[in-house]
Amino acid sequence: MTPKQRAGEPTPAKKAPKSMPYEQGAWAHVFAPRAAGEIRYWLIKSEPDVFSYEDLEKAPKKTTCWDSVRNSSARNFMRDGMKKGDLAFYYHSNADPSAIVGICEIVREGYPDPTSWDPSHDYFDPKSDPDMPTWYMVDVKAVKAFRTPVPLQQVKDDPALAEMALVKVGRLSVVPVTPDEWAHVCALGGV
DNA sequence: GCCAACGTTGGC
DNA sequence: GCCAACGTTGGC
Repeated sequence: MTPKQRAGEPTPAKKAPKSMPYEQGAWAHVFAPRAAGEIRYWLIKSEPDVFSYEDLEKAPKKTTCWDSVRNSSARNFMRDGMKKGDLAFYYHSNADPSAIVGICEIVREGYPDPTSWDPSHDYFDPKSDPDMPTWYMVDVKAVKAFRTPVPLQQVKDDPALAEMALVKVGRLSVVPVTPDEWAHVCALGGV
């Protein structure tokens, strides 16, 4: 399934839904067709106590599957937005301080998350069926740690980053990053 | 630990 | 379809 394509602006006659999924509103463009060779940018969050950027660097092939995401907007970004070769910031949430700490690459595109139909798993979802999976994941590989982590406060204080989805939408664990934001944050991080 | 900002659920 | 109750994320 692909996300509904939104041709142009919402019809004025139709009242906008109370809560429009992010992927159909301001960030619909991240699902649009790409120019040849175009790379898109993302940000993924993980609590360092659970799985840190260092853990990713130490993992076999520096790669892991990004499983257990149980939010439909985050799922759609992974399933329908991310393509192999895309890059993502690695963000430590619930950390001291919470910060963007490194870069990883999408090395496998969206595929069903088997933890969702494993009854012994913490994030088991009885409504997810292997024949019609509800939840998807991607594989990510560590590329480069920031020389200087960029704390959330620094992002919030920087006018160039005021529109980052990270600050505009607090609780979403997978969000898009614009090319300008990407370049700016990379410079701050010393990479 | 508190709570704001959501998303989801379920009664009606 | 509405909306109140509840659950989750994650900053502080």
